[in-house]
Amino acid sequence: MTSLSQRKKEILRTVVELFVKGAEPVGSKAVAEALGSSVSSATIRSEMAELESMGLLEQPHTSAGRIPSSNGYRIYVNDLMQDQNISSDDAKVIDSTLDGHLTETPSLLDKVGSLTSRLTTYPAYAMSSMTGVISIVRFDLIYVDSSTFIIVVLLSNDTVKNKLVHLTTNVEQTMLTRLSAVLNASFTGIPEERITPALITSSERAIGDNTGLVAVVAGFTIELLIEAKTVGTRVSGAINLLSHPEYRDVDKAQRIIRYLSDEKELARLPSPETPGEIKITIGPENLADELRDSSVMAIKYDTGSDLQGLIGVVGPTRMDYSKVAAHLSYMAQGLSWLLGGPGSEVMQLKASSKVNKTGDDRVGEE
Amino acid sequence: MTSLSQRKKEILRTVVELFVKGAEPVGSKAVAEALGSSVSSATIRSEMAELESMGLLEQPHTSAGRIPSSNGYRIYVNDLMQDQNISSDDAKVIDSTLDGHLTETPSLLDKVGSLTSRLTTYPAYAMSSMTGVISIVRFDLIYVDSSTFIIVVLLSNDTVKNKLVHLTTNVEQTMLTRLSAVLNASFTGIPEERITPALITSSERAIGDNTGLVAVVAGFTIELLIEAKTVGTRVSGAINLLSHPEYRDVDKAQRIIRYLSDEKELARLPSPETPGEIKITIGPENLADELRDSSVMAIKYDTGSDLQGLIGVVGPTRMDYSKVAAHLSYMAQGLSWLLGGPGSEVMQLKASSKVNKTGDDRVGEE
DNA sequence: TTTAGCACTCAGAGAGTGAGAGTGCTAATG
DNA sequence: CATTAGCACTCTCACTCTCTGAGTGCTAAA
Repeated sequence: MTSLSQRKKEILRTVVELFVKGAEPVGSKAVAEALGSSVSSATIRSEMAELESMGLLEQPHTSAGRIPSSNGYRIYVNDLMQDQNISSDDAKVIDSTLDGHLTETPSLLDKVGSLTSRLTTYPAYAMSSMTGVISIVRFDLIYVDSSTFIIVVLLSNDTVKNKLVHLTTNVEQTMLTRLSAVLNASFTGIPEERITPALITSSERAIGDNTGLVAVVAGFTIELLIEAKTVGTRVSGAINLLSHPEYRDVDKAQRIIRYLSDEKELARLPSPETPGEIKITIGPENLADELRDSSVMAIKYDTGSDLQGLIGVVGPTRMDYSKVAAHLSYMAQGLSWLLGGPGSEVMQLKASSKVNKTGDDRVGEE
Repeated sequence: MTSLSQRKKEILRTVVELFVKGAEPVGSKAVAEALGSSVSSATIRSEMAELESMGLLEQPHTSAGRIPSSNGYRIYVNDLMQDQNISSDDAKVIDSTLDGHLTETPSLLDKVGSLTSRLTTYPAYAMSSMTGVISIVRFDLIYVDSSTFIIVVLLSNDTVKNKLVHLTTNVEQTMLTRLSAVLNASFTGIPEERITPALITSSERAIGDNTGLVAVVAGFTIELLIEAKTVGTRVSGAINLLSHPEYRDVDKAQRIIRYLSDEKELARLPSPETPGEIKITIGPENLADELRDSSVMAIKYDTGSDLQGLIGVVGPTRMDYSKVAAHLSYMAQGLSWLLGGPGSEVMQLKASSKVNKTGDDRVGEE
């Protein structure tokens, strides 16, 4: 790719920015004005004609202005886009939302997604997934009454799961104590796939259980291990698509929204390599047909433990890349801080924030 | 209201049904054909004119056919609508979905909502809320290591909540034992609003704690009580609105979808009195302006414990009331059964189903 | 009471028109 | 040689007008 003259760069940048703002093809006169009339529209015109022949601009029809091609956007995003800070209002909103009651991952994803969507005006998705293998660190069985007990399991990713079990038969405190000793001996430290019927049977023998209690606990355990690994995904503000003129066509909007509500498809969306990095795919760079004339921006954030989160935004290729980038960065930074990514160390107790139902939390007292 | 002749009833019913199907004003000829040509279109014409003067039909414009007025729909729904069974395919889908891994309330609401929406082709909402006051039944503090412990709380609505706490200071097993004794003595059985700073201070004195441990535990407790009471709401398939011609106008669709994403508004939607009953509000019967030309159908289901669930559907007044009613009934029945409503008694253990992360579960062994 | 016939109404599709925006080209200018 | 003003040209969009067809209400006959 031959490099562009400074003036061509400015013109390309101007065209992108005006088009992002106005959603209408940009004419030479508008560009000339935006550039402060240092050159006339005729000059711009010939420059734009060259940019078009280089494949960076295109013309919807002869008598219209120019719009950026996807290559044009690509160059804009790589070289011409200027870093932007989010407004202090938006920062406040993000801060206060993150600072609120983030009691569990699904609801956190929800909030992050819907906030991102609201602030960017594009549909957003948020997902978090396990990296690494989960095993059980310890079991506890809490005796409630003769027909009721609670299973509490601490997992290797520092989350705790529990379940209340009502029996139609009776249990005794001593039985539970014995059972939990056996479980702690044989079920902890091993990955999920090694909790087999054979293991369960042998545990049952070890404890002399013929009531199926071990099976109940084991069944629950397997299920929650699967659940703990499961990727949580939320899509928010899909409806925002409709506000953008490129999706006025209801069918088109519907196709994309349906696409977004398919978790499997979402998981396949491009994802940045490292936390903090923003991955942008523009128009035809997207593999999915549905996104051929849309763009996707995504950022990763680190949550300490073994969880890794992703926030993404889907919009028209005319999306406001620089604004969205600023929002994503700010949001991801806040999340990494909140959830204790690598840089965050032990956190201070802050009234009623950072409490986490099933998750990890660090609390300090002076 | 003067009662209608049998023929007028048939005509009204036909108009509603044809209009529901075709989304276009229904002319006298179409009605005559649908009625098997037992009378001519001219006769139908004069009947329809009378139905119009009675306020049950209306004419969008002079040269168009008739559409039902909201009063017309009301009569249809009250008197003329015939019970319908859902297709066996749909029944299968519902059964298998409900039968799957319903591990927690939010995800259950999610599934129920999106399934309802998919089958009915209208946006659906599902919510569940607490009835009654929640208090704490018991505390357990599980010692993990010198800087880590788990808080486990059993609530009066038979749910269990937990949290993993990392400290920057050390704790000992004995301290936790003492603490849990004090907490069980002073915090259990009382409603949330009585957990005051004074109570916390006095507990701290009782135990000789100056590390803030009690405050941490109390803070968490208050938070989770609030959380446990919180109404969970999910809206699914909002995008389905766009498939119906009355919402081709993007702005209109957007207004309604925004309305639906406001939990507070949803909570205000009409709700049936008793489980199993379906509440229908048609067009202007809705208090909310946004729903003035839409209809809402909702059904309650019972979940045993103190939870009560609601499934609702929003659509055009031209909605297929009878089909939606069938779906809602089937769904609600399945849920009541699954979640152990009044009629379900203790359930049998079924491999890996009905496991419930934070909730209640009944397990039986022979 | 029902029906056939007929004049009437009106929305919506299609064709035609004019205005306006923007272009590319050419010739003049510094 | 780069830049600019001028100009003819192109094409979309909004608007108007016309025509068609569906459906009606009324009237008179069965």
